[in-house]
Amino acid sequence: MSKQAEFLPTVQALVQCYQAFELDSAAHIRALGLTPPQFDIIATLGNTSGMTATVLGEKTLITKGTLTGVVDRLVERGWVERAAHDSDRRCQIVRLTPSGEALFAQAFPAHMAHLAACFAGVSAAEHARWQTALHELKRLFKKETL
Amino acid sequence: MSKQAEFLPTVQALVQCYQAFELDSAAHIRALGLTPPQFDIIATLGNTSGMTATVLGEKTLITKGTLTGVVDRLVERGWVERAAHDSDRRCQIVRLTPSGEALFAQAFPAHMAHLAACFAGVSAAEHARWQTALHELKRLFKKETL
DNA sequence: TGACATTGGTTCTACTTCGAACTAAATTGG
DNA sequence: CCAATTTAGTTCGAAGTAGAACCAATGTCA
Repeated sequence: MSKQAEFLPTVQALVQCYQAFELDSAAHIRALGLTPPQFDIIATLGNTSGMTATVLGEKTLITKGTLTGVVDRLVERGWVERAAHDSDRRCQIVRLTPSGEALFAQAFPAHMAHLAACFAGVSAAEHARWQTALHELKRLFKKETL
Repeated sequence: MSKQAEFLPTVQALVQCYQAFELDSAAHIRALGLTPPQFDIIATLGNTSGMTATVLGEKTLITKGTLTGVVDRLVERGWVERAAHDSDRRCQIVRLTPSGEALFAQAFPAHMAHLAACFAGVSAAEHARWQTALHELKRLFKKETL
C-alpha cells in the first residue's frame, strides 16, 4: 500500500484550489448583496424565459429540497416568480421578474468582470491545459455513478 | 470583451470537477455514519495527542463559529473530548476518545481505500500534471488575498 | 379502465456555514 | 501595575445542504 499516498496530494490540490476560488468568488457575490446559490439561480434564469424547477435544479446542481427554499427567498425579494406550466400541472415555471432582470443585468457583468480580472494575462493554451486536466479528473469520480 | 468567454469553461470545469469529487466522497463518508466535516475532524485528530480548537480549525478550514457546533456533536457521540490547556486557560485541547480512536482506525482506512479505487490505474505522470494545473489555478485566486 | 409505478415539488429534520457580537483570559505599553 | 488591545471560544441569526417522507399529477400496461 505504498501507492496509497500517491493520490492524496492530487485530492488536496483539488480541494484547496476549489476553496480558494469559492472563497474569492463568494466574497464578491456577497458584496453584491446575494448569496452564491442565489446568484447561481439569477445567472441561470437570465436571458431565458424561465424553466421548470427540476431543470433549474439540474443546471445549478441544487437538490430539489434545497431549491424550494432558495426560490422562496428570491420570490420574497421580488426577483423571481413561479408560474403554472401549460400542459403538466405538477410542474411550475420559475422565471425572473422585471426587477430580477434588472438585477441580472447589473450583477452578472459585475461578477464576470471580477473573474476576468483574476484570469488577466492567462493564455488560451493555459486554459486548454487546465480544462483538459479538470475533465480528466472529473471523469474519475463521475464514472463511479455511471 | 470577446475574451470574456475564455475563462468560463475553465471555471465551469473546476466547479464540476470538485462537485463530482465531493458528491462521491460525501456519499461514501455518510455511508460510514459521519458527515464530511465530522470525518475531517476525526481524520485530523487521528494519530495525534490532540490540538487546540484554533489549530484544528486552521487544519480543517472550518471557521471557529462552525467548529464549536461540530465538536459539540462529536462530544455528544462520545468520539471526542475537550480538555484544559496547561498554561493558557482560554485554550482547550480537543482530542479523540478511545471510542474515537477506534472509529478513526476503521473509517479512515475505509475512506482511503475508496479514494484509491477511484484513482486505480492512474500514472504518476498524470498525478504530476494534475497537481501542476491545480496549483497554477489556485494561485490565480489566492493572489487576490495576498 | 383501473392498479401501479414514476415524476415534480414541498415539507421536515439534522447538520453545516459564515459573519458578527459577545465573554473571558492573556498580553502589551505606558 | 493598570488600561487598552489581542486572542480563544461561544452564541446567535440567516442561509444553504442532503436525504427521506410525503402529496398530487402523470404515465404505464395489462
